[in-house]
Amino acid sequence: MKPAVNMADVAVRAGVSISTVSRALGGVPGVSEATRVRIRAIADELAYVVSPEASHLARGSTGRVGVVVPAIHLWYFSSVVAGLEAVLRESELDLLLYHVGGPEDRRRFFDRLPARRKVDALVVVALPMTDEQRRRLDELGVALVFAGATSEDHPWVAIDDAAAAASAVNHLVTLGHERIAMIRTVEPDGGDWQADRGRLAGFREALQRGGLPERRDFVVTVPWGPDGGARAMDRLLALPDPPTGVFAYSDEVAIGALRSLRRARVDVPGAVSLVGLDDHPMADLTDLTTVAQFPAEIGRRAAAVVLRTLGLPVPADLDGVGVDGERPGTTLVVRGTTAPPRAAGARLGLVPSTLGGSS
Amino acid sequence: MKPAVNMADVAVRAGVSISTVSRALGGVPGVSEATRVRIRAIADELAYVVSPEASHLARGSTGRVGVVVPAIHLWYFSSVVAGLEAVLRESELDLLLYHVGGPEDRRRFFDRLPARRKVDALVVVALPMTDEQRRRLDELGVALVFAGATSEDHPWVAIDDAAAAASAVNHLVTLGHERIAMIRTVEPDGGDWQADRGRLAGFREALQRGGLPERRDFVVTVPWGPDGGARAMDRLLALPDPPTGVFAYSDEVAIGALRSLRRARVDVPGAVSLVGLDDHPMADLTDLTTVAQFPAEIGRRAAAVVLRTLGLPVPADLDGVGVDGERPGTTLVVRGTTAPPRAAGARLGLVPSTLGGSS
DNA sequence: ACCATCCACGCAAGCGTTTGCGACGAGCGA
DNA sequence: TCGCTCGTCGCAAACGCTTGCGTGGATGGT
Repeated sequence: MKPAVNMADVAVRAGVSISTVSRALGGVPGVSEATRVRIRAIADELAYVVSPEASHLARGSTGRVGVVVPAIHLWYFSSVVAGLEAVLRESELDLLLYHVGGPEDRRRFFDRLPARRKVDALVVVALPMTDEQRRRLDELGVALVFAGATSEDHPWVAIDDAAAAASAVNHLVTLGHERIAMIRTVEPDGGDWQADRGRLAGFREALQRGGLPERRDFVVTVPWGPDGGARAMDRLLALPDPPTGVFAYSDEVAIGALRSLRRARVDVPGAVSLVGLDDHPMADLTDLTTVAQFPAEIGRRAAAVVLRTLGLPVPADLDGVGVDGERPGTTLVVRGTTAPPRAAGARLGLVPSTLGGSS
Repeated sequence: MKPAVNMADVAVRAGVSISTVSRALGGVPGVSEATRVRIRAIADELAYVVSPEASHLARGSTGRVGVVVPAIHLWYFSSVVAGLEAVLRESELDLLLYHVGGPEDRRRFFDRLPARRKVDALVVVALPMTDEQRRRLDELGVALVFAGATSEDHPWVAIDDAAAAASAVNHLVTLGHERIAMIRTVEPDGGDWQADRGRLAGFREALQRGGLPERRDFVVTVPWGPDGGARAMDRLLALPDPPTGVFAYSDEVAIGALRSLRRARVDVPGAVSLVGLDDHPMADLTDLTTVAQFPAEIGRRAAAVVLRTLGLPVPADLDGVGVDGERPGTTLVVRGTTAPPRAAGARLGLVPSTLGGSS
């Protein structure tokens, strides 16, 4: 089964020593160009590839980088991973994927540190962590890079959540909305979701700048996801004086909210304007106004930081990516779910029943 | 930085030889229980973990399985990967992710076989391949498992695309539709997308069983994705006698089609019924009738097959998963986009507001 | 034509584990 | 009490590659 052809075979075939083969194939100086070419040819012919295990053992590095995500199948994370993979692959680095979901997973992960000795660097994507866990990561003895979250003592790549949220909310303010709510999300099992804190801060900041009061009942917190968004919107609609503008933590939450609005036959954006954050593909499809972020780009930049940290060459188009903190931009995408509020005094407007979209 | 504590350190500390430490930690017989416990304690105390590189070098296996996907960030693939990761992790196997996108990527992948010597097994997820490429994979010298596609000479896990499609189309037939179309998808760069062929076959089969003629203009082929779906539906609507029932290759295509229908103000399901395939989260949100498949489960089973092939213990809940060909089931999920066609003779029904063909 | 340089290359010592085999002591039966 | 069998453990040889150091030959200068 296994080809079982190793460097020695190539060496014999080429009539040189193993060292020379190693140097020739490894691109290390100390071999004449002629020999190098010849050896390469023979290696090709024999379909030989160096054993990474042996090579890494001798060299001391693994050629792999670990990526830790709290969920694999969600748009944001899978996009970050895609971005990472693309640039890591160009640098011949392999990507080891770790899914660390709930708190139980996290406990296990930080307890056993399964990535130990298996990777040269670890990219941690938006994983809620305690300070102690952060410290524990240092014991991995590998380069650490955070994506989708900031860090004090490690390089990171993350959008400015506060600014992104503020730009969403400010859009509503500018349209003339005065009763603006936010749908927050929490991890059901209580992890510290950094992005949520930042977006809440941005929401508040935008309200303040707009000279609007902050109402406690206009901040509802639900579990992440469309269902959460739907429930949150139900709660908001049940208020005696519902908001006319709503900012949702993310598009997937917003879309749930949209479903509630449709079911309640509330006119969007006539009676209620809705803004999300992400620019999830679904946002385009549902004509949702949102603040776009670009997770694939976050992944690419995080990978660039990894390369730089490891002292590897960084692809030209990613050059100049900082090491201490990268802030990819976000942009407001205005679509059909936002509009100026109804004339003052108007309350919830109902849609003529036929036009109710789905259900 | 690096702890640099190896087996020798543990051995010294325990006053035994390296061999004994290896055996104790590796769970190999030949060490008294007392020594084993003592060594384990010391290893823990020293926060020692065996070097995978060295271990694998000596042992001959890598403890890793490669996963090749044509796209990382799409729902189907990321879900399969999630399923794979979950069970592989339980078995202490690491998951190496390879993205092989367009034909250029494929050429490179099969040419260089980057996974060579790096994994014990390779799971190939729905990757279009030529026969020669399939053969080339054998040269990897590792266990091969296909997911989301069948294979003649390797274990595989895949739904019965024909049956799934047939159940979707049959649903339309049963509702009384007689003019039924299908939206197919092709890879723009011409890869052999096995699922598409299967679903087309299922479509035809169901028509035949229903005694319905097959019309060439009722099979439109577009690039995968919502945009493709939208364009396909535009083409269908432009026909002199449009179909009353449409089966889309997948939910994401169907959702694009739905957008076209809405824009053209065609009543759904009044004038046109639409069925997708996948049960993508978006399907629920858009109230789309569909045939559900469960990619995470496909991933789990594929992982089980890997384990079995590798001679590793298979988790109890995945026991009994066959080795030669696994067919996870699919189920029809009826939602709001399908209904009986209008009374005979009725043509395209327009939603009250505006007239208009395709937008 | 001679000597100093430099370049190509080979030697061998690791890198950290696993594992077959041999050795040694303890426990047992006779 | 003596020998024999088991069970525990150590020795040393791989596993396949990298790399510092040393050597021989070709090269250049004079």
